[in-house]
Amino acid sequence: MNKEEKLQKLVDISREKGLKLTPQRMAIFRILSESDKHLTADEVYQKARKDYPMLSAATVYRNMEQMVSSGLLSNLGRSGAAMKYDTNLEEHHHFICSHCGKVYDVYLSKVTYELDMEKSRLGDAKIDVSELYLYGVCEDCLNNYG
Amino acid sequence: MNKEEKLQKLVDISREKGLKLTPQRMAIFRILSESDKHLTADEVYQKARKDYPMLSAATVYRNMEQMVSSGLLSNLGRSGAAMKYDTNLEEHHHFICSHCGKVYDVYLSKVTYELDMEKSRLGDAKIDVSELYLYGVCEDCLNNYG
DNA sequence: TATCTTATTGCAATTCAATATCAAGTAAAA
DNA sequence: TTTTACTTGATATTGAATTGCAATAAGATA
Ligand SMILES: [Zn+2]
Ligand SMILES: [Zn+2]
Ligand SMILES: [Zn+2]
Ligand SMILES: [Zn+2]
Repeated sequence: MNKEEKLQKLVDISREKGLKLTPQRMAIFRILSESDKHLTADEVYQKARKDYPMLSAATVYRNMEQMVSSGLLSNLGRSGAAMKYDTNLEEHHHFICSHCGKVYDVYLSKVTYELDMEKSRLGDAKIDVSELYLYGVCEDCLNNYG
Repeated sequence: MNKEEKLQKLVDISREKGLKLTPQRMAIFRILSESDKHLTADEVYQKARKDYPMLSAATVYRNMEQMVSSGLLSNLGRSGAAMKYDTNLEEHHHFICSHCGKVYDVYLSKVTYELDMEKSRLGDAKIDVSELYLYGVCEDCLNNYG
């Protein structure tokens, strides 16, 4: 899905939900769809401010959360760090470098596991989704710090 | 590992690392080792305050983080929620109820997956650990809210 | 185009978890 | 008992995110 298609989706969903397409909202989404990284609300805010000096941080936070609810963004949160957002809606998982903290998208297939029902006291819980996080040291850090 | 063994480990590791066994530290650890739930620093603080009215919250935060570094506690953080701690050091994963937010320990074996090296731009990254989170609706919520 | 409705914005104040600072206190070794 | 390094409590501060509200403006309607 390229930038134009993503932007069209923003337009469609906004119409569908009776949301208004403000310049602020479009700037925020454009920044995210033009980046291939996972950005925090503050990073988006800092970038958007260059074009919109009077933009409020609250607007950025509000919009990005709303875009997640609308299915326009996926998000990835870890405690201690700010929530990260991106427009990559493909099913994917994440690799997190323990050294530099950078997050990499990884594409995993055939994720399987066996659940020990005896030890796990889940009863009849309904399991919907599983998220797998890989931790390690990224290539950059391996090269630079051994 | 029962309570006594856990407490002995606290004593051993403290000696080993030149840490002092203060009453506050022992109270904090005792509360955690007597609970079978994942507690937040504030929950531990509230419980400990009943016996130690002049205990400071900072002491609880400090100690619990220190216990993680010392290998006495495991912790589980999700953005937006306070860090949760417990004395369960067995290798385990977590099930999180999307409805009530409660966290359940689950024991998984044979966790496997296939990594798409083409799409995942990890290069020669060294992968150490994988953490699997299961999401769904817990038994309690299923019973109470359909 | 002018008007209306209501989503949205900007701002400031606020929440909440967590951390930093530092003087005073104390566990444990010598 | 003395010494010393680790800890504590109180308070201030940080950082991320949220909230309340009056003012604004997008998009529908006439
Ligand atoms: Zn790295
Ligand atoms: Zn991602
Ligand atoms: Zn539940
Ligand atoms: Zn656990």
